[in-house]
Amino acid sequence: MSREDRYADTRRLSQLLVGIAERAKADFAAVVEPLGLPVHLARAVLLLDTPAPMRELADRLCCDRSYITSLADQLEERDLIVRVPGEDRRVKLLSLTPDGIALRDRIADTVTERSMVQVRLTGAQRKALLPLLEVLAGDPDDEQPTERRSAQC
Amino acid sequence: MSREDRYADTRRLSQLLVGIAERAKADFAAVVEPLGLPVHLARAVLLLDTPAPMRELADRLCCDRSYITSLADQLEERDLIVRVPGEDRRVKLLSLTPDGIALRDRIADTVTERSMVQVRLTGAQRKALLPLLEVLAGDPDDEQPTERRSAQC
DNA sequence: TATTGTTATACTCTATAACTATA
DNA sequence: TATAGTTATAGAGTATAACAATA
Repeated sequence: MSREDRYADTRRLSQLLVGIAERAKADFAAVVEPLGLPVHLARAVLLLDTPAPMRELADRLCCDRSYITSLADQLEERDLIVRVPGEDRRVKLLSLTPDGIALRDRIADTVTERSMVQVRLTGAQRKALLPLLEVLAGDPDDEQPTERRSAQC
Repeated sequence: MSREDRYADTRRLSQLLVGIAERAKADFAAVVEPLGLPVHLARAVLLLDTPAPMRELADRLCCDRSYITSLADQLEERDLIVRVPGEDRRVKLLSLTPDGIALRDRIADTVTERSMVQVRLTGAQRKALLPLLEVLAGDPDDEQPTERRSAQC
């Protein structure tokens, strides 16, 4: 197989991958919007499986601490979280309220139910896909050490 | 297999998919940034394989016509495109200059060479992945007719 | 001194609305 | 009347810098 042919395959696969991910993002937004929740708030809610310091959320969402402050304000206004003081008194933990937990569960269930992975693929196909995606995602611990990428941002 | 187990599989696959796509986007940005080209300009350049009306570019990039005007201005400033009048005198075609063509080829080659699909997967793995992604992406023409989604925006 | 969260502010990307010229 | 592109303007999302409290 020529270099050009391999390249064409790679391009096709890359396009599919990006298209699928964009579609997944749009589907997520479509689930979450009728609940009156902007996408970035919904993502934060899903991450708060367990109460987490704001700093940690910033790391996981790959954004600035100051932005987390504004997310937290918005989530608090909607009574989805409360700020609870951490042991280290500089730290505040974001903790889901009962309303927040209910909403998180609802979002997680709905997103999963409607996921293309769930809807379009058979069990066998899911099973075949998993190892391929794992190779593609790469073992996060065996990257070529490019000195950047200490955190995934 | 229980519903919960299927859900767990689906979530894992979805996370991998999204993670891979985000990584691909970051890699694209990393290729393009040293060339002094913002990501959205680079995407436009790649789409201009053949001269295209601004309206068509708006459709393909899923954005407003006014935004294309500003992209075109920036590309013209960098001597990567020219606006050429269309047959219908309302229309302007965006056409790559020789510099633009050279840059487009360079971007396309570099992105492909460094693509995770190219680097991490064997030929056999790429071959196995293709049909799965095609199912997942879905035949664009056999969606459940949700009346929206006439164009993919 | 370094770190957590906050505030005020500014920037980037993108859309909306009103406009011109053509059809 | 409807469409292509343009202009001016506004909004959403996010970052930067300076700051207070705590370590």
